[in-house]
Amino acid sequence: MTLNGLSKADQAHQHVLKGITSGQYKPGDRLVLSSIANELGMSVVPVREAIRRLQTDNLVTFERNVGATVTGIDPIEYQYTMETLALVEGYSTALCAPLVTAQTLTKARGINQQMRELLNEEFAPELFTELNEKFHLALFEHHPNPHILDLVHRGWNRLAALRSTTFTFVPSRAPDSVVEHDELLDLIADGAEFLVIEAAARNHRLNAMHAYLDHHAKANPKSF
Amino acid sequence: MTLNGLSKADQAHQHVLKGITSGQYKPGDRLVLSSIANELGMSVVPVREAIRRLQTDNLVTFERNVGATVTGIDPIEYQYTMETLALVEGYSTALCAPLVTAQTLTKARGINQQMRELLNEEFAPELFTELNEKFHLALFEHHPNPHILDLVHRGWNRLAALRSTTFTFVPSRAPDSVVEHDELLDLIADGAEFLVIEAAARNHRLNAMHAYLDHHAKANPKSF
DNA sequence: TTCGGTAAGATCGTATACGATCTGTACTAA
DNA sequence: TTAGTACAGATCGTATACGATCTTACCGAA
Repeated sequence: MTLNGLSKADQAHQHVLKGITSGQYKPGDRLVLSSIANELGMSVVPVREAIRRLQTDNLVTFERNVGATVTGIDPIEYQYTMETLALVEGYSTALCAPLVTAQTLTKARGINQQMRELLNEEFAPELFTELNEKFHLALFEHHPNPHILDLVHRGWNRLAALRSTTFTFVPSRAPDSVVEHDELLDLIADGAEFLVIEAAARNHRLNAMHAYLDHHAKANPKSF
Repeated sequence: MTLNGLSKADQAHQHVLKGITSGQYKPGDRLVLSSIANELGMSVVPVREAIRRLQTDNLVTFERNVGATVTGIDPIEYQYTMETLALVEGYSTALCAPLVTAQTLTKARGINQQMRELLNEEFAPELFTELNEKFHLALFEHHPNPHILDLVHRGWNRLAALRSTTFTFVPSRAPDSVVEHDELLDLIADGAEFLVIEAAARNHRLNAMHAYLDHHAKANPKSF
């Protein structure tokens, strides 16, 4: 119970969330309440609650009397998520820019350097994506609006669930991304205007989206 | 059951949501599972699920082993919500602008005219707020990104819950709002640039926020 | 008086049980 | 063969029951 201070419902929520973002549960997989309950050694009631919570975040699709499935990968859904993320990340970056300390700036440059080095080796999309989130999270250190920060995290979770991290499908996008990161840091260091930083950060994400969509359009020319 | 095609959990969700947005349940009110279950003639299980869903939307605050309360009114929370709303409403307005038909534009002008007429009579904040949402919703008719539209609705629900609709506390803001609406419509009709429309719509909301915060600072000079 | 502890009431957290609904399959009739 | 039906299995939806936890009020000791 108080083993870790978490209710069983919370445990179930974390378990399934981790399962989805880690790829253990893949898009389209069914999430059967009783099975998960057995896995975790609890009854279905807390599991049910956890699943419904994930539904609110659009991580699972729930059909009455049928069951839950991990929300499927779908270019349209991907586009919705990326656009939303561009919006909230862009604004967050601009909002946090004046609050970024020199120390944080150094840390961010270090992370981006790690990313740059990754480009030379055998490219590892997973690791690259992880560093990418770390980079942006560092810039959001002193976020003045927790609601918006929460939306950023929800977007990231959703992307992880979709497994269509841009870098997985369009690795050629990675070098551009690193360059844009540096540009972003320069703007912040120079104390650029709010709207300038916002536009840069927003476009940073939108560029990734368009790279993926172009890629997808070429791969599936039939689907209009 | 299939009385209306809704599960009991959904019924409970709608009931409590309506109770909160309508003001029947006021901020700080306790939401006791068993009481609500009795009211609705069902067991606590569906009610519990409904409450947890509302928690995800920050409409209720849930404390372990203690219970749920309607999220309280708090200038900080208000600020968070308004800022988030400014962000998503502003972007939505710009995104939808090219899709707004002449017919919709006329409808929006009609709604704004109703609002203008309200200014002369005994001012009714509730009605004014309702028309205000109708106005903006009309502009979002063909919203290309349902995720973002969803965020707008969540923000509206939250504001309704907080009952600190700006117009209730700062009625003097209402005339400015009507003027800004007209300016917004002109921009849309003229096919103004994306960023111009976005900035106008965003500031429209932010102005309301600042009007309230100024008002509050004057009323409570001690709490900085 | 005041502090600490204990017991009672209220409420939540979860397990279990069972009815409701969906899905797929096998069987029958045309 | 094929369409339709009926049955069985799987899974969800909800009610009920009970243990866990919090809050409060009361009481005794310093």
